[in-house]
Amino acid sequence: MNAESLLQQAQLVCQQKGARFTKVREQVFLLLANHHGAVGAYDLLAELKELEAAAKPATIYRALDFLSKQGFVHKIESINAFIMCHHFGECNHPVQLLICDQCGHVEEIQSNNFDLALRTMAETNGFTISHQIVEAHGSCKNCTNV
Amino acid sequence: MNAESLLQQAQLVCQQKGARFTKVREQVFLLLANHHGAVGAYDLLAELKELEAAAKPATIYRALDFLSKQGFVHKIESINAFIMCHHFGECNHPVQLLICDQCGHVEEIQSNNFDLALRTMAETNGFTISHQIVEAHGSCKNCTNV
DNA sequence: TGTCTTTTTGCTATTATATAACAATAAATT
DNA sequence: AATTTATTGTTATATAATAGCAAAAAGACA
Repeated sequence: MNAESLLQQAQLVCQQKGARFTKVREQVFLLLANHHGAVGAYDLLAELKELEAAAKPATIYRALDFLSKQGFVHKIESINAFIMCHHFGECNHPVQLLICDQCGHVEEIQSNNFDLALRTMAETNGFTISHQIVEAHGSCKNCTNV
Repeated sequence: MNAESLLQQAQLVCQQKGARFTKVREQVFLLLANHHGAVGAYDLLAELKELEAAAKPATIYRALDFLSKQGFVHKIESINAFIMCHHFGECNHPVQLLICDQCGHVEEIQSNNFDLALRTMAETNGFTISHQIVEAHGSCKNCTNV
């Protein structure tokens, strides 16, 4: 899915929800959409500065915060980076990430079974999950076969 | 399990592996063992400074690095904190953490099934896992019933 | 034991990541 | 138009983690 059509989809979602998809937010969205892998907030800031010289850390973090809340973007906790979600229109299931430590590629998968397994296991412990982080590091298909 | 017996167990493991369980490392180990929940590196540093006034960030991070490598301690990526592992003697399976956002309690569980499920799912995508991070946030038994 | 090598520590500085606080502006509401 | 609410600009600061290099300690070995 290319950046433009992702943007259109996001605009639609925002319209439906009454969320304000402002200029900065769109700019950051597009920067992320044009990245193949994950990006750090400060790398993103450097890119944004080419469009908006006055951008500051808060600018980026606020935009990322908004985009995360809409489900357009995921934060990868184990590497402090952010990545565009390519399925935000379809559903809002928790996500599992496969992070290749060789090439940096991040694959996003969504398994309802897996989600359920974790949720059930938590409930056995009397625990109610509000948000789950599943990040597997290792070697992707390409990098394993090299 | 109390701090002293955990320490003894850790000493044994180090002896067997030929790892050097130095003074600083033991001090940090004990500080962690006496904590009920997770602790940030700088909080830990503040505590360590009461014993070793000259301690610096690197002191703590090196100790934590060592303790993690031995499997004595887990880093919680989503809150940048560290927690003593109470099962390091038994096995070295990947771990799932239940983190209560109300009271800060962290429950460590080890499900082989879960590990296997994730591993299998990854393999379906041609991905080989070397390290996995599973952190569920939510509300623990006590906090849910309040 | 004395020498060499490796590991660990001490220390200073710096890098990286993220948020607080408050005024200014823009948009939505009435 | 006036008021309220959400967003942005700006400065400063908090929080987390590592780099680099010299000194010291421990282990290896003739």
